[in-house]
Amino acid sequence: MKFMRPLFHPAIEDIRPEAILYALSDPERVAIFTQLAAGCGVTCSALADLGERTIPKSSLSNHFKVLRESGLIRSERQGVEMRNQSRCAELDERFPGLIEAILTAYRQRPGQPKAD
Amino acid sequence: MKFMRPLFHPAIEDIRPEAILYALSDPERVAIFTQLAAGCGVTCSALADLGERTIPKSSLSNHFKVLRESGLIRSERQGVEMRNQSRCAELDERFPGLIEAILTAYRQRPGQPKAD
DNA sequence: TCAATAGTTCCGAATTTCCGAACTAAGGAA
DNA sequence: TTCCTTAGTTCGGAAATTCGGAACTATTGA
Repeated sequence: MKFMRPLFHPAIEDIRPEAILYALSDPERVAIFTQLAAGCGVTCSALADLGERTIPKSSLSNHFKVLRESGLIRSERQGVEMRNQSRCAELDERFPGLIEAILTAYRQRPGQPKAD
Repeated sequence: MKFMRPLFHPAIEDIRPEAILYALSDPERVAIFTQLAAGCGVTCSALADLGERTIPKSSLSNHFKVLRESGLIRSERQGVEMRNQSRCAELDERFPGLIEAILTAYRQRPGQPKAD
C-alpha cells in the first residue's frame, strides 16, 4: 500500500517567478490564494465553492499542491484537516511588490476604465 | 488555399491578468518580452537564440502569438519582417506596477539573498 | 518570373490537465 | 479495539495543450 508523501515546501530562496506566475495564471487558484492572503478560510474544503461552480475534491487538492510547491502557501496538517497560510510576507521580501501587484490586477478585473 | 489570419490585438480594457501571467510564466517568452520592453531586437528571428538553445521557428511564432493575444506586445508587418513592440505604457496604466514587478522578479532570478 | 527571407499554419507526438473513483490518515464513538 | 466519519491524496484514463518539423503564405528584390 502507498503512503502519502510528506508535503513539500520550497525554501524561500528556491522560489522561482515562473512557478508563481504559472500558479496565479489560474483564476480558481487566484481566488483561493486571495482568501488565504486575506487570512480567511484556511482549510481546503472551506474554499470549495468560490466562483460559479463547486470545484471537485481532487482538483482542489491539486490547486493547493500547485500553490504550495510554487511557494505561495504553506500547508500543515492539523488533525483531520489542513491549515493553509499564504507566504506573503516572505515573498514580498524576495520579490518586492510582486504579489501585491498581481492581486491588485485581478481585483481590477472587468474592463473598467481607470477612474482618474 | 488558406490565407493568413490578420493579427489580433486585444483592446487595452479587454486584457485579462490571467493571460498576462500565463504568457509570462514561460522563461522563453519572458526573455523575448524583456528584450522588447528594453526596446531592442524587434523582429522575431532576431530573438531566436536567447538562452542555451535555438528556438524553432514555429515555437517562436507561437510565443509571439501568445504575447500578442495576451496584450503584452503589438506586432505589425513591415515588409517581409515583423515589428514588435511592448505595450508597457498602456499596461502600466491598466495594471499599475504589474509588469515592472514581474520583470524585476525575473531579474532577481537565482537564489540570491537580498542584499540589505 | 524566380529566388530568398520572414513568419504562419498544419498536424501528429508528447506532455499536461482534469476529475471520478479508490485510497490514506486522523479523530471520535461505542 | 473496531467501525464510522471527515479531510484530503493518489491513481488512472480521457480531454485539452504544447511542441516542433514540414509545408505553406506573403513580401521584397534580382
